[in-house]
Amino acid sequence: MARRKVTSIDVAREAGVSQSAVSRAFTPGASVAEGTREKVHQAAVRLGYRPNAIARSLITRRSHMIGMAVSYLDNHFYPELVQGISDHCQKRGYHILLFTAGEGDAANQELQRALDYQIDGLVLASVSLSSEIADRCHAAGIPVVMVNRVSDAPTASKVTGANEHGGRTIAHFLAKAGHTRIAYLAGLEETSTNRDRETGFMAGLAEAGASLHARAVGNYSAEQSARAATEMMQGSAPPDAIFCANDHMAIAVMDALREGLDLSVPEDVSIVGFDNVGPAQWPTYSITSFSQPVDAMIEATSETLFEAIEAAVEGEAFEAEAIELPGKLIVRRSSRIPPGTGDTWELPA
Amino acid sequence: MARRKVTSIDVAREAGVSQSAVSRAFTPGASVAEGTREKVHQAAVRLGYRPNAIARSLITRRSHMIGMAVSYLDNHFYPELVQGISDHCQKRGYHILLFTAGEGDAANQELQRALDYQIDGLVLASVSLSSEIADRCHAAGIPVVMVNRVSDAPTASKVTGANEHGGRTIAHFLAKAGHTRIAYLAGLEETSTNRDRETGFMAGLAEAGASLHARAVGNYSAEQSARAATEMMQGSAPPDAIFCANDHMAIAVMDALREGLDLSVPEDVSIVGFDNVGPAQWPTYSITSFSQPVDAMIEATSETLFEAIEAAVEGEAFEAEAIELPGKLIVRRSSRIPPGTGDTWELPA
DNA sequence: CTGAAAGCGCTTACAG
DNA sequence: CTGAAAGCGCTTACAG
Repeated sequence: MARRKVTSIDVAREAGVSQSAVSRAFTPGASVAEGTREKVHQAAVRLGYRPNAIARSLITRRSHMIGMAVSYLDNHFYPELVQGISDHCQKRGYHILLFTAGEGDAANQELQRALDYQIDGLVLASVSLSSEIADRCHAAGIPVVMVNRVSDAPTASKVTGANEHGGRTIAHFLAKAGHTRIAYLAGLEETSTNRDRETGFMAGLAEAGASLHARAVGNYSAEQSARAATEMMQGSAPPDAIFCANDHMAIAVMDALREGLDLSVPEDVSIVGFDNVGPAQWPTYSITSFSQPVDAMIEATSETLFEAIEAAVEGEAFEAEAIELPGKLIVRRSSRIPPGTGDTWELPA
Repeated sequence: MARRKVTSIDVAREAGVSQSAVSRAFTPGASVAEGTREKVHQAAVRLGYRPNAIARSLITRRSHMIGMAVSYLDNHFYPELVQGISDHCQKRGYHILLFTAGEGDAANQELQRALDYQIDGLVLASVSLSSEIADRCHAAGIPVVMVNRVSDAPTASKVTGANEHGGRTIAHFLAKAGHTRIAYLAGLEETSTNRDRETGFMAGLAEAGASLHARAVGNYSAEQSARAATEMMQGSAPPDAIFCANDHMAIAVMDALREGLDLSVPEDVSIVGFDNVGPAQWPTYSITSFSQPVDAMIEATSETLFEAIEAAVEGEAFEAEAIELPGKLIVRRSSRIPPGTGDTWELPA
């Protein structure tokens, strides 16, 4: 069973050339005669040879692997992100080394491992970075891009949706539609998405002369959200609108209220979400949601990453960028609607 | 910007030991004095050293990377699989090198690349394997496990749900509930899941003395399924039940029929799906579905893979296994129900 | 327990 | 255009 792998030396012997020639034949742009390259390729096919990417990585110091850490694949937003970014990477000859990790210490250990693999770049989605790891990456010249989750690591690039503006828009929208008991269902408290959406939401309420009627925490979990919303609605002063910090929670809430409590949405309570993920668009839910432009976020992440990688290759410094991509409030049937509203709603200037 | 990376030689100098000693200090079970190990670790921390996994892979001929190919991350079944298998791998010190690929040629090229990276094993989910790649893996001693998608490559292991039995069960269930115009909405024709589910379904219909009333193709795509189901129901002889080859299609069909055509499920037509994914369980859909045990499939895939990898390490041959995991028909509200049925329904013995 | 040395499979100056 | 040689950063017999 110890089949020795075919190496460039075997191919060299078979083709009657030097080992260097074999290497060159497999290196685009290397200086080889066309005939030599042809001879080598034929010998390679005969022997079933393919260059060993690990050995190549060791000598070139470029692994062509991008580390990607992700933690909540059950929120449909993230699989979309993973698939999109992976597709972009593959188009450029890079591959994703995946790290599934929760928050905190375990996540950090896994990220450390990613570095051991000499990844050329690191994408963090739904995971935030300890500044220790951020510094390590920076010291090693490895660009880091955080998507949809941000930390204050100054050397990491950031790609986000318009979290604060979105929260603010939703507050105005709910107030305008005549709601008077507006609640917020928070995601994970320590995440930047939750913090920014809530900050914007609170500012918007204040601007609209409204105040927060109730607040509960769903921690971006379907179960916890269903429970929290049920309690809210069963309390003595149920809200007439709930802004859920993401669609994943909004869906769970709608299910819990409609099926569990036999309430109607939006007649009994308006539900608004954030992300505009696929399921939010399904007619059965039809959730009013502030959109995050997944495709644009994928694009921006890939561009930022590869620009920085190329800069690193050239030995140039790369600047961390912070890109905020615009979204808009997509108005659907899960919420009461201010008169005269179209498919989307914008803050008056 | 050309920061030289810290290597074991730097650490050796700092700790006043040989480079071999550094290596041993980072190798569990290697023969080093405790004091030496301590000294080395401290020097390593001072210098920010971590062993280069690429260099280690080259010499040990084990990359500790598992290739995983997946194509339809929008079907929620697959993200669950990816996350579960990745978690198992990480627990054992392995990591997933991800390949997102469609069917056919592009997929094969990407798989070829996976091999270039000297992966220790390969998991294929929703992707089937050309026998050429299968042979290459086998020749290289790389175990392959196909999950939820099977090809006739004899050297690859297979983990599936009870596709044929599930299809058969659904046929009997629909007949027993009194349906007389039973339709099948096919997934991708060339996939083993579609083939096996349909084969079982047709056999079951025949056994129940029923025949297929209509057949359409949804190709496992939400859009195509919605369109196909809409056409079916608008035809001159609409079905009174549709078995959709997976839940992803069943959801799209329910949305299209309820929202697009204003039909009621199951009053106007029963819908049955396959997989029992999360969204099928959401109260709003509440889809009768033949379950695939995701967790058991994750477990079986990981076990099979690591057994084979360990065998390969020991130089032993590993046998390809074919594991079929049982499922059951979870009865919910999307279908008419035979009298006296509980939460699940089984074929009479 | 420890160090010197060979070697994993490549790429890439260097000299011709 | 081509080959011989050094070297990427490790692990692991081998000898002590």
